[in-house]
Amino acid sequence: MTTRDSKDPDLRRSLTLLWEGRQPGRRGPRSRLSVELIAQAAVRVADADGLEALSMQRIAAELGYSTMSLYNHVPSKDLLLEVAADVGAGAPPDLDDAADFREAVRLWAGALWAGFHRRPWILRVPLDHAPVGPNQLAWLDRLLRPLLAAGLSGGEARAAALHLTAVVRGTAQISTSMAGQYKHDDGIPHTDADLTHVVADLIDPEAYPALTAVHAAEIAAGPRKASGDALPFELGFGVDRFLDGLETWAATKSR
Amino acid sequence: MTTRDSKDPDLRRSLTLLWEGRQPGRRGPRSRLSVELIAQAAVRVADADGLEALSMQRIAAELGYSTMSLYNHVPSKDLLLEVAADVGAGAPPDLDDAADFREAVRLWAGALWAGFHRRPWILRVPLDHAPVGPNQLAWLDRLLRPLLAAGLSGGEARAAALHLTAVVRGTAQISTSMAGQYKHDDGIPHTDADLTHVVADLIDPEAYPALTAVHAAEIAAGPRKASGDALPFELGFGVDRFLDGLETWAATKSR
DNA sequence: CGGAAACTATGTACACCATACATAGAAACG
DNA sequence: CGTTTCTATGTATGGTGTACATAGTTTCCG
Repeated sequence: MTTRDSKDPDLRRSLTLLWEGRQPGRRGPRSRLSVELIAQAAVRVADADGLEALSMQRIAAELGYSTMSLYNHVPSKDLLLEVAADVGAGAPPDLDDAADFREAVRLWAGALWAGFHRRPWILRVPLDHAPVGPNQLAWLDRLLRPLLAAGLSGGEARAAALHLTAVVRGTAQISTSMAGQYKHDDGIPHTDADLTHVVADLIDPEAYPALTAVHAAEIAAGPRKASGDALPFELGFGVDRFLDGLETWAATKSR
Repeated sequence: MTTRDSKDPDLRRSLTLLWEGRQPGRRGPRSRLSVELIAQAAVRVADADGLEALSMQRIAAELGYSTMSLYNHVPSKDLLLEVAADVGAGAPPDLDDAADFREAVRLWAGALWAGFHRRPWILRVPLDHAPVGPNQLAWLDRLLRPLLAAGLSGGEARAAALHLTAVVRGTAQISTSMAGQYKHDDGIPHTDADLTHVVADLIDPEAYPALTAVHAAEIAAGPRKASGDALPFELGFGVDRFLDGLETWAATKSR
């Protein structure tokens, strides 16, 4: 018990803000504002104009309150961002209809990918610690179920879930196909193919031999055909190889 | 040619800033400042006090110049951040001594992981497009070599490289073991185990069954022993499974 | 029922930020 | 030598997060 009281105060504040509903038996005037309302307004602003437009004043204006009112419910902008990211993540998909664990994981990854596509600003919210919000944990829980069912141990499932989360997150961040989304209006969205050409012109083949070869092959092959799949090739190939590896691992373990 | 001139101007500016040395035959007084000097100063500041301390005024002070002098060499802070991130990444490791492609990839991942460990602020630099800096491309090139040697096609190698980059990047971002690094001074660094306990107390076992089970198993197992490996378990397990998958893929392809 | 306490929303103020713009001076060209 | 051109600087503007003091309202306690 004593150990639990010595926790990082920042984390504590995050947790209470993310989880704790305010108990209603308080003294002063009932607050018309709330963390939820503020977070929802923040999501609305970020959806509309991106994360760099998300200022306290903008949120307050959105709600019709003064800027400083927000600070009665939210200790800082950083914490608010954390809450907004959790709210913006929404509920995870239901994977119970998936035929096997592979399909479940692919569905999950596709949903997360789509979510980052719809709200690219979530990728810009700085992470200060592992996710502890209700929705973020729900996403994690939904992913852990098929992994555990596939025969992984607790630690392995956790590592695999971290791996998959990181892959989707990182790929979404890096992927140029999303660049047009989180670039406000001062830039034309550029595609992967554009970048390939530009870079190919730039680099020295002797210093970057592998990169040159890959680019040459890519240019020769022409633009990649869009698949009807939920996962684009750049993400799907890696996820599939990873699932292959997990499967053989689980198989050799159970044998 | 005409197509290449219609590129995103933002990307162009990034590229010239990242690659182009200034040609010296100009009219006015020789500039004592340069993009390189500024970027190096930015790296120094970020190393010392984190990304949120990195202001133009701070960099100028570091160099002993006025704030606005920087804008003679750098069009905006965003672009400067991009250059600083590339400079901060440094040169990739040499993988020629690796016994096989697995070891090469693991070495690469370990080096990148260590790099993010040493300069956690790089993870906070917003990504506006796929990496095009000299160092970032060098890292990519170094990774592509063993992947191509393992028998992957150009597109597959590219996807695999993206996967691995995303994994290391994302895991480094999420991993709580790094939290103490990029939290300045208002928070005690918290460990993974701490978080597990806190979260375990918080969540409803019925709403989060898999998560509850995993946490219970983890608490029962006690703290994870540190391995002498370059990769921590949370990252290494996933990378190994992925490499397994790549290997079988390459094997079935060549057969 | 009436004071007192507690809480909300607000207004003001401050330090800091990126950067647009004008200016002064120095170097190199014609 | 004069003109052009570029560097470094100073000033100024509109923005930011948030500390702090204040006014007003609601609930509790005596």
